[in-house]
Amino acid sequence: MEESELLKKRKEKIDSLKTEGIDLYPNDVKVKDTTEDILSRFSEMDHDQLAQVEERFNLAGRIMAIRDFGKASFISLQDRKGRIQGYIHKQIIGEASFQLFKKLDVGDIIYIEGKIFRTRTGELTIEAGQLRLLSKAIRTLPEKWHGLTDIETRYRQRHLDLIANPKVKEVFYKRSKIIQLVRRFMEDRDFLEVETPMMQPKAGGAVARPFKTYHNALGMDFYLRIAPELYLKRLVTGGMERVYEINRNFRNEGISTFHNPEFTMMEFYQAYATYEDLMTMTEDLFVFIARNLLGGLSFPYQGRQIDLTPPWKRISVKDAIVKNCNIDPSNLENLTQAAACARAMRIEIKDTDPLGKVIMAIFDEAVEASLVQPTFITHYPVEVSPLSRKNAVDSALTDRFELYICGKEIANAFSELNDPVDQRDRFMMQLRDREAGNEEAHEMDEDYIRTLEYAMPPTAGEGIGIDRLVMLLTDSASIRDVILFPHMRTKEEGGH
RNA sequence: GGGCCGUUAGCUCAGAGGUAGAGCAGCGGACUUUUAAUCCGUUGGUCGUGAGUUCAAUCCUCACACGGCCCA
Repeated sequence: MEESELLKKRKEKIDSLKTEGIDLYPNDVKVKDTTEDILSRFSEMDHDQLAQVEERFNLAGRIMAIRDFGKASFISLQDRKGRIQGYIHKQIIGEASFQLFKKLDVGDIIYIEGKIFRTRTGELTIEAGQLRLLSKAIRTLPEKWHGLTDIETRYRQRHLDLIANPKVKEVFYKRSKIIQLVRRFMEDRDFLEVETPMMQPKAGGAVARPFKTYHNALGMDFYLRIAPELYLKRLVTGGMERVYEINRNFRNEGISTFHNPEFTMMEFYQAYATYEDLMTMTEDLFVFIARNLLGGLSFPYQGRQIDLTPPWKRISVKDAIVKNCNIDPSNLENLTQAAACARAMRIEIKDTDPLGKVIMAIFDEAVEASLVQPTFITHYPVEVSPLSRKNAVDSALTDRFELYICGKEIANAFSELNDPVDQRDRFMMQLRDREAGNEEAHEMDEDYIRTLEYAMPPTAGEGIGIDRLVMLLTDSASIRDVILFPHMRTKEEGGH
C-alpha cells in the first residue's frame, strides 16, 4: 500500500528521535494528578493567590493542540478526566527538553511536571518544569475544530471517536454508572447476582432466532443464548429466591437504531412476587437510577420531555387498542372480526395466525408508537407468552406487562408459569406455531419441564433492556451510540 | 429484504461534462501569556470499486461495496 506523505514524514521524525537516543515508548512513569483534580481545586483562585502555591503537579495525557510562539508554547493536554493547558517555556524547561518538545506532534502522549499559574487571559495552566515523551503517535488525529463526524469511522475506530469527541466518553461513563446503580438497587433488595450459560444446547427463554456454534470436544452444537430466563428459573427452583443477571443476549436478526445483534439485558426473578409487584419495583428502580444519575425524574429524549414520576399509566393491550383505534371491544374477541379489523388497517395477517397474534399485530401498528410517557401495557395474549402464568379471570390472557417509553419496549415481565403440565401445553402450542412456519417459535424443553416438576415457587420475573435504558437516559438516538463496538460489516482496508 | 441519501487530501467540507478546491493538520520561516493563536511561504488526491455513454467522466447511466435514515 502506498503510504501517505503524512505517514512518511512522521516516520522520518521518529527515526531522528531514535538516533538521538530518545525512548519513544518508555513505561517507567508514575502519575499523581489528573486534570479534573487540578482544575477543581484551583478554579476559584486568582493569579496572585496561585503565585503562592508551592505545590508541584505531574500528569500525563495526549497533546490535543499546540500553539507555538517560538521560545514558548501552549499545549492542550487531555487525560481521562478532561483537558488542561500546559505552558512550555525554553528557559524554564531547559534547552534539551525544549528541543524534544519541538519534535512532538498533536496526538503524542506526554508527561509534564510543574507548578500551576493563571495566564493573562485567565486560564489555569501548568508551567512545565519537566517534560517526557511517553508514546509517539505515527498517525494524525482528526481535526481539532470539527472533530470526527463520519459515523462509520466513529464506530469502526472508536478510539478516535473517544479521543476527538468528549461527549462520547460521557455517554459511556453514564452507562457504567447506570449499571452500577442497578446493581446497588438489586443488592439493597437482597438479590444475588449470578452468571448463567451464554452457550446453550437449546436457545430458550424468548422468541427469537439464535446464532449457532459448535463445540469440538463435546462434538455438539450450541446456540448463543437469546435469554438467560430458563436457567435463572432453575436457580429459583433450587432455592435462590432472588437472583439477577446483567449480561449479553444474542439475537440473529436485523440491525437498526434500536437493535444490535448482541445487547445487554438485566433479568431478575423474585419468588413470592407477582407481575404487579414488579410494576412497582420497576418504577422504584427507574426513579432510583434517574435521581442518582440525573438528579431528577424529568429529562429530554430526542426533543421530547420524559417524566418518570410514578405511578406510571397501566393499561391492558386490548384497552389500549380500543382507546387508540376507537373500535368496539367485541371486535377483539374473535379471530374473524379481529383479522378483518387488522386487514382494514392494512396489517398483514397470516391465515394460520391465532387471535392473540392478530391482536398483537394491531397493537404494534396502532398503539406502540403513541406510548411516549412510561406506560405499563398489561395482559398479553397467551399465544405470544409461552412462559407466563395465565390470568386467573381470563385464561386467554397472561399476567404479564411490557414497559414502553418513547414508543419503545424497555422491559418485559410476568408472573412465571410454574405449572409443569401447563408449561408442556404451551411448548406444544409453540411447536404447532413452528410447524406453521414461525422459525422464532419456542422449542420444546423437556429438561426445563422436569425442573418445574420439582416445584418452582410462585415467582415473578423481568427483563430490562440496558442499552435502551442507557439510550433514554443519555438522549442517544441510536443503540450504536451506547454500545462501544457496534457490529458492522468488515471492510478489507483499514482493519476491523 | 424495499425506498431515499451519502462516499472528493490525514480530518471537516466545497465543486463542475474540458488538467481537482478551501480550512485545519503536515512541511519551511517569524513570534516569550495564546485560546480554532496570528503572519509569510509550501507539500499532499486512482474524486469508494467496476463497467457503459462520450472526442473527453471525478461529474451522466448501470452494477457492486460500505455506511446512514425510514419502512418491513
